[in-house]
Amino acid sequence: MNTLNQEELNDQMTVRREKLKALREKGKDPFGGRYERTHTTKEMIAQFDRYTKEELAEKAIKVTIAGRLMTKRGKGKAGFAHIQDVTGQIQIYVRKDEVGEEAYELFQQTDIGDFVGVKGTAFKTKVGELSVRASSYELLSKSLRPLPDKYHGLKDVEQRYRQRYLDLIVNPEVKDTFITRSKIMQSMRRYLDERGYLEVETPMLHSIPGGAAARPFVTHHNALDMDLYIRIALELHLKRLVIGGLEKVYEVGRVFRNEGISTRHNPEFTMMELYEAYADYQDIMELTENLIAHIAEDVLGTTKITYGEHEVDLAPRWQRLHMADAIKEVTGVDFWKKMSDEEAHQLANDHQVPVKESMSVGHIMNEFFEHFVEDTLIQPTFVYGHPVEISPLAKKNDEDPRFTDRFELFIVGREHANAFTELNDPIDQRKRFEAQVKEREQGDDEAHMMDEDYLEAMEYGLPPTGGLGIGMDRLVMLLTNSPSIRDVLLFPQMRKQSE
RNA sequence: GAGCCAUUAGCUCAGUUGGCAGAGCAUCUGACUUUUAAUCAGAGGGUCGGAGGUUCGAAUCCUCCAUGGCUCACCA
Repeated sequence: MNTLNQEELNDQMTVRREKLKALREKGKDPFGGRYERTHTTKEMIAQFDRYTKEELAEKAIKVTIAGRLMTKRGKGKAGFAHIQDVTGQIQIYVRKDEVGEEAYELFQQTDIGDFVGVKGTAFKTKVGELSVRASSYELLSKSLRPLPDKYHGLKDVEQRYRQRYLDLIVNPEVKDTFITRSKIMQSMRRYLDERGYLEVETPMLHSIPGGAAARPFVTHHNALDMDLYIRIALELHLKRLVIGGLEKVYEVGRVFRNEGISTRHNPEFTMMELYEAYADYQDIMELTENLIAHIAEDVLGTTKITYGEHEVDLAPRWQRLHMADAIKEVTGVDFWKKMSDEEAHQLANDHQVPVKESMSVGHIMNEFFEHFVEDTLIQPTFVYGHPVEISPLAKKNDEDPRFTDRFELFIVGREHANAFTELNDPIDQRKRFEAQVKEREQGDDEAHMMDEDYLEAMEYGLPPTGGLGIGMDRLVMLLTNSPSIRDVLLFPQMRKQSE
């Protein structure tokens, strides 16, 4: 479907506009005002479905409901229809002899997709479906375009993304996914709030993009006449807040990376980053597994989930695996051994791991990990001990300074979180930035820039701190069994439509 | 960025070897006072994603373009 903005009206659109005109000529407003409901459809079912047909007939319970008309089965002097609200659907039964001539004609004129309000009595049909027998029927808002097929829903993937509202109207499982997404966010916030973490908001416009290795979007501030970057991470501002004495902070927010789009990547996505003074990456591991297990239990009622072909148990305690051990286990290659860059390049060559000329041992080790190990980590696994070269903001390990006190969380072969004991030595931090700048000069435009402002903040003293970042979209994918990130983003990034 | 696949009525989809553009739902007209993808009878609705080309003839074959999907690359 390429021509969504058709100027020409098809037959159905014409008919609906004519009906609209006819209503106006009769002095009826086709786009009404507020309407007070007594029940949502779900509340009706929760409260009345337990009664028998006879009990309901006796009780004669009055209800007022509203929603979008989704199906209609007309009869000469009576008809049935289903009305949908955010909680579900309920059937209505409209009889000419009970709503009157005028309202019945309105019912007959109502199109699928129109919003209607119905007052009436709860009852059960012959086959026992809870329904509303209408005593009054009114139009609340006219729909001028036909909805997608009531039975097949909307399948066209492009249209589902571009016109998500249609997807939400006709594909109930899509609505469920986004409701679950909201519950996940809510559950996470509640968990953190209850444990004394302070939710904060930091700028999205940065003069130096930092906190991750990614290409940023660039924009321009006119009044200040300066280029600004849209944030690629939350990290450096949150650590400034820890320097400022806010000991436990977190932020949930959109970050933007000017990279490719795939089933696991969208240019804008949602991160939760958290920092806690006096904690280290081991504490953060415990926090992470408890948090995610709690969310699963809270939202899904279980920690045992299905994702695609995988059965995954999110119950703690999760496996901890040093990156060097993980690589050794899968490939036999031992990065614990001291080796030169040349030796590492030889290993990469021997194992057909594509690497860049400029890479050092740490980079190559990481390539081995991504190439051979990542996909194999199905059950939740903390992989720790990342090489210092690829971890410019993480503290070095006390025993072995080639590695950092950092971990990434892998589930179903996919990175879900990244965390470390924060580097709090400003002298070391400067050296790390300098190394990053060198990589940048060698053509890596994702390497960090020198950030003097952050270094200055660090020089005032960053307490020992543990930090965490969780990709919320991927977590939602995991917990809703969604194969593509687009399934958990209401409006995924799309190309501009052709004319 | 590369490869493969897709694009036909408002929606879901058929369309044979290149030979009149099809169905179901939806819409319209009529019948029908407990239907459940209501049913029955009839009707209307198409730039076959776009532009070229081959051919007596193209939804169908070829080229280019657009959009989307998947895979790969990129994403430390």
